Amino acid sequence: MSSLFGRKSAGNFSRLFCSRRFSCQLFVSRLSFYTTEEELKKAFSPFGKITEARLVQDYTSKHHKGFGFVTFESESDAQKALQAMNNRMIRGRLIFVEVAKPVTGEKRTL
DNA sequence: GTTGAGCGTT
Repeated sequence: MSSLFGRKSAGNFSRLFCSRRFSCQLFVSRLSFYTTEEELKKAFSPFGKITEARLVQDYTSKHHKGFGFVTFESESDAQKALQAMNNRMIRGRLIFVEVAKPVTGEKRTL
């Protein structure tokens, strides 16, 4: 008997997906002041699918504070990029990568 | 061409 469900699925979803937007976020600090979001995203792109990349800066003075956040689509890729890009050199400066802490005040619905 | 530990957002 031929199994109708015995075939391999082309779109394999074996990777872990994070919940909406409160996970898979990486905290990137000690960035060079000349580093942009595209450089950050471009540096973390080969490690996984990035859904969001932001550099924290003042919305009035336009001066960045030197750190940012990178959101990955899969949690496994986020931690893989963490270990891969931690203490890495960008723009001639060493950067720190850590797991971002959850946003306070936002609803965390699973 | 602007400072240096850090967990943030119009």
